Amino acid sequence: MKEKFYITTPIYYPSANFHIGHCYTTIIADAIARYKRLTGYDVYFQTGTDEHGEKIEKKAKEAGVTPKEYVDKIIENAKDLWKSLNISYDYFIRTTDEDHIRRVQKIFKKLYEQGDIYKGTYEGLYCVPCESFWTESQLVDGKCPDCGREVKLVSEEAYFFKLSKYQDRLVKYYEEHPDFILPLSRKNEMLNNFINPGLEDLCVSRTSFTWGIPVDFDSKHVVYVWVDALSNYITSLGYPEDDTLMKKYWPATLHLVGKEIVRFHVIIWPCMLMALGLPLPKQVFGHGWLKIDGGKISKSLGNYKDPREYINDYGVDAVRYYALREVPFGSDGNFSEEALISRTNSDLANTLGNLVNRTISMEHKYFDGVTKNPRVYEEIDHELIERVNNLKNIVEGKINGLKVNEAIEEIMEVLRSCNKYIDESTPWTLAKDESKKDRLATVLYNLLESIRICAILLSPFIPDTANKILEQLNTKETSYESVNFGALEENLKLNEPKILFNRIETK
RNA sequence: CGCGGGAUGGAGCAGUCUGGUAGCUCGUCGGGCUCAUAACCCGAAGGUCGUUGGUUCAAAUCCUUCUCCCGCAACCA
Repeated sequence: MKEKFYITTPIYYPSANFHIGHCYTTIIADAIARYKRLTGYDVYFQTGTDEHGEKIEKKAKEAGVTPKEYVDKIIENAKDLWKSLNISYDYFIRTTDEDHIRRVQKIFKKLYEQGDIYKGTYEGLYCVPCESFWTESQLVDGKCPDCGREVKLVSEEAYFFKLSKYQDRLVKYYEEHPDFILPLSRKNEMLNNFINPGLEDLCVSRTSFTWGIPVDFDSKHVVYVWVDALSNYITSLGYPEDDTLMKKYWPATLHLVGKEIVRFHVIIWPCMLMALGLPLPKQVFGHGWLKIDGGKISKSLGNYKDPREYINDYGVDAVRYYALREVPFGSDGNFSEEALISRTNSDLANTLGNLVNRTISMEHKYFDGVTKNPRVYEEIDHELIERVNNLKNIVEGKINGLKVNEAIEEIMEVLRSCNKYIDESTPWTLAKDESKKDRLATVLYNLLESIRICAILLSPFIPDTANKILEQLNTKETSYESVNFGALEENLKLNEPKILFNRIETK
């Protein structure tokens, strides 16, 4: 029986086409999902879109289409983007799916009937022109921080979820599961800012707009984002109608989210699950952001290109590699086209691509492309072999700690030491001496085997490139189990070397 | 005093928990090599570790003052 691994991205808000930030989250999730599949897990990887709400309603109106028409177009675009990024999701949920809508209504009703949702009055300071509610502390001189006009106290009938009721149990869960929230600093943020001051009950319905899931027992109201969007992680598994997939995959192993929505995933979502009597997710990872020139990616500033432009110009694996390699665990990282180019050239073209190319070329030049392993070892070989053999465990440890960038860096380190090994073993000199033929064959075998292992370990991150390498090696040993030095076949006829990454020339 | 994170050679980062020769990648310069994609390998230059004061035999690291940057503050990945 394979161990289960249920990983999710957030469901993104499709008010505009997706940018490199959405790609960043999704690429990380994909890399982890692929890695877990490679290492033998039964993976369920879900992404999707959160399509309701006032903003979409407004956007659609501006565009002169229905909200559904508006989001349909963006979802089509998103799915195409995920395809071009090789995102291997198992399920794409849309909150406008019939199944989801029906199930959310059932969840809402269940919570209402058991008393966890109650009807009350929402009071807030409202700026009419901006159509926004503000808290006291957000006001500037008592006026709307956006437009500077007067705000007025309005009240509307609304349903509330008893968040406060679950506060103690939530804190206890944090204490008993120290790895629930990563990185740790985010947990402190949550405790200090929201939980310790005391949780307030949460407004979970709206009457001010209609683009949402209707509350089926009170048609004036639509279900507000919390219950609608967060439930996606279980409605997609059939909850509450069918427990087959729920039994198999729930609780989620990892919710991967951006740091700005950690709060919802570690406070509201667990409390909702407790109310439903369901187990809580094992881990929530709030990753940092990709910044553009040090600032936020901003839809209103429009300071970004369609990610497809980068994919078209530099290749899908260059983009994936950059996203995975550049940003340290939990911190923000910068995105720029120059950095993307520099990273691609130095790591992918020079270190990896050139290594593969020069090694396979030599095998062809000296042995007609046929592998042999006479095992004529020298001191430096053992060092290399040991390094390569240790790599599997090192990478596994890094990925389990969600340190994807470090996992990749470890692999690059080994590739660099392969380049060094070539210089130290000087195959071109060995080739001039017939008596060193077996030594030469051994050196090349060691290199090809190191490359094969690195390619397999890189396959979750840059799948196309890994495949190209394994194809050039013409090996059948591509499984995770084969990641043991010496598994590469002998008398294997390699395919012709092909350039993996062209160096990107900048003007 | 709202909360949290950050400031380390030209760029991006590690090191700080547990004090002891400041490290890595990129860039620059010099050398080597010729299997390879002007690539690869070796070497060098370049840092008073944001600021103030303190603890200590010894501080990037611990305590303290201040400055600046970023994020959060009830749905921006």
